[in-house]
Amino acid sequence: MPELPEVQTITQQLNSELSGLKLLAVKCFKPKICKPSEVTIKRQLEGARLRKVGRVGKMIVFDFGKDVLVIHLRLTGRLFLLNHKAPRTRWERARFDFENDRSLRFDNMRMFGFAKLTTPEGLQEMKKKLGPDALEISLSDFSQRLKHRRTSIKKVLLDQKTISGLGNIYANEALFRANIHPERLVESPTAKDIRRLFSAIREVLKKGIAAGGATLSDEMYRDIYNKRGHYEDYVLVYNKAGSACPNQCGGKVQKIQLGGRGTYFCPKCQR
DNA sequence: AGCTCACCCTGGACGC
DNA sequence: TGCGTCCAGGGTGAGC
Repeated sequence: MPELPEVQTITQQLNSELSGLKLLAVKCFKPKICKPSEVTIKRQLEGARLRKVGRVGKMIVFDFGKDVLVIHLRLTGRLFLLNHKAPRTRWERARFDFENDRSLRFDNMRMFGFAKLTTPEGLQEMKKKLGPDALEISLSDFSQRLKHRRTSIKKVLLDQKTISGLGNIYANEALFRANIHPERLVESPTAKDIRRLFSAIREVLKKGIAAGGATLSDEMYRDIYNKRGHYEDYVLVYNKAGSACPNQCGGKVQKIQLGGRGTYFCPKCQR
C-alpha cells in the first residue's frame, strides 16, 4: 500500500515527466472515483497546463493554477505513465492524456482511491485536516502532539491528523526499531523513547524513499514506470508473523489486530 | 476523546 | 471445476 515513501517517489517522477505540459483529455471509466464528476473534471482541466506535482501527506497534488487535482491511491491505487495508444491497464479506472504523447493511467483495483477536483482554497482545507508531514515535523512538535492523546502509540502514528504520511508498514517498522510495543499508551514512553521513535520514523521513511518504496506483492505498489520498489528487502517485521526476531533475541514476530490493522512486533524486544 | 463497527471494493485463498 | 465464504485494509462516519 502506498505510504509516504511510495507517494514521494511517484510524485517526483510525475513532476519531472509532466509539469509544464497541457492536459488534453480526461476519461473516467468508473464514475465513483472521479469527484465531483467526470464532466466537471473535463470541463475544468481539459486544455489546462500542469504547473507542478507535489505531495501532501499521502495525497498527490496536481497544480493547474486555479484548479487542483488531488489523487489519493489508498490501498491499491497505482499511476502509470504510458503513451496515448497503449491499451488499458488491468484495473484502469481513469486516464489523463497530456501533450507529448504522455498518458497517465489511474489503475485502482479496489477503487478505494479517488481523483478529486478542487481549488487552492479547497486544498488548504484538506491540509488543515492533516497533521504535519512525518518527514518535516520537529522532535518537539512530535512529542507535543503525542502528549495530549490517550490511546495506543501505533493508533496515534497511523492517525493522519496527528502526523501525516505514515501507514501500516512503516509504522510497524519504526516501532520495532525503536523497541516500543505498539499497544503501549502514548503517555507512557519516556522522552528518550520518543526521541528513539522519532529517529526511527525518519530512518524508515528516508530509507523507503531511497529504496523507491516497498513492493510486498505483485499486485501492490509500482512506480509510474511499473518498476517495483526495494524497501521490502529491509522490512524487519511487517508481514513476518512466526519468523525469528531479526534482533536474534530468540523471540518470534507476533501478529495482533490493533484498530483493525495487522500489527507485527517482537514481544521480547518491544516493551 | 476514543472505542468498535460498518462501509467502500475486488480478488486471492481456502474449504467442500 | 466451481461455488461460497472469508480476509485484507486507509479513511470516514455512526453510535455509544
